[in-house]
Amino acid sequence: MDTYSTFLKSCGMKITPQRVWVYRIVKESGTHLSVDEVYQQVKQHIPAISRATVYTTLELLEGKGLLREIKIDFERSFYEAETESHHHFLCRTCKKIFDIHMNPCPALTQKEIEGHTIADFHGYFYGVCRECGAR
Amino acid sequence: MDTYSTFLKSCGMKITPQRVWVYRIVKESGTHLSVDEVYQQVKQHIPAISRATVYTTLELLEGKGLLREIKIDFERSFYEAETESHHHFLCRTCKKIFDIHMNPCPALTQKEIEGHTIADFHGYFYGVCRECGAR
DNA sequence: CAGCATGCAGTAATAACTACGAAAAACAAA
DNA sequence: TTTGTTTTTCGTAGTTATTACTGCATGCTG
Repeated sequence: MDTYSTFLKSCGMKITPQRVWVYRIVKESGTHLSVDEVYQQVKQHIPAISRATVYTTLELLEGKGLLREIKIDFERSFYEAETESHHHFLCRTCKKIFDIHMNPCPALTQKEIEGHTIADFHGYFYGVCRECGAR
Repeated sequence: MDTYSTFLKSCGMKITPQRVWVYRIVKESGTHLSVDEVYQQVKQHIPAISRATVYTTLELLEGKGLLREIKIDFERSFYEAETESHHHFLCRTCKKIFDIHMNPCPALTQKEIEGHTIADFHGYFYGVCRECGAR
C-alpha cells in the first residue's frame, strides 16, 4: 500500500492499480498531459489498460478535485495535478501549451459572481510563443 | 449594398450573401451562438447554405478579428461579435453560458508575457448558475 | 474466503468538425 | 453587359476524440 493508494483512498475512492497509475503519472509529470500521453505512459506499467479506463479515471479524479482539465485547444483535453493557481498559453503555431504563472487577480478568485457559484476559473492566452516568434 | 457588405469589404473580404448573413446573425444576436444556431438562423434566409460554409466563414471572420470563438465547452464552439472585453461562465448543470462583465484585470491584457506574443485572452468560469443553484 | 457491488477491457457508436472535388458565383476588364 | 478567371460554396465522405455499453474481473466488507 503506497502513498498514492493511501491518498486516493482518503479521498473516498476504491483503489485499483489503474487509478493509482493514472494519478501518479499526471502528478509526477509536474505538467499537463494529453489523455493519450497518460494512456501511453500508464500502458508501460499496465499493458492491458484500456483507453476508456483512462478517460473515466481522469474524469473521476477531476470530479474529486485532484486533477484539472485543460481545454485550451479543441483538438484534445489535457490534465494536470492541481497545484498553485496559474493560467495557460497556447502557441497557435507549434500548438505547445505553456504554464503562465502570475499573481492571482482577486476578481478571478471570487466564489460567487452575479449569483452564480464559481467552482473554478481557467485563463487561456493565445498567440505565438517565444520560439516560433523568433523565426 | 448594405452596411454589412460595405464593412466586410473594407476588411478585405469578397462579399457573398453567405458571409454577410453569417456575420449579421452573430452580430445582431448580441450574444454567443453555437455553430449550429448560426447555421439554423442563416438557413432561414439562405435555405441552401451548407454547414461547411458556416464553419469556414466563422473561421474566416475570426481570422479577421471580427468574431471571437468561445471554447468553454468541449462539446461545441460558440462565436460572438467582438465587443468589450468580458469573460464567460459555464453552468455545469444546465450547460448554459453566461457573459461575465468585470473590470479588466491589467495582468490579463498584456501583449507580451515571458517572451510570448499574446494575441488574445479568454477567461472561463465554471460552476453552478443562479437558477440551477436555487433548486 | 464468500458475496456483492463496482471497475475494467474491448468494441461499437456518437458527433463535431474537416477535406475535397465539382459546380456556382463574385469580381474585373473589355 | 458580357466574358473569363479566381474564389467560394455545396455536398458528402472522411476523421478523430470521446462516450456508451456489456460481459467479465476485481476490490472490498463482513
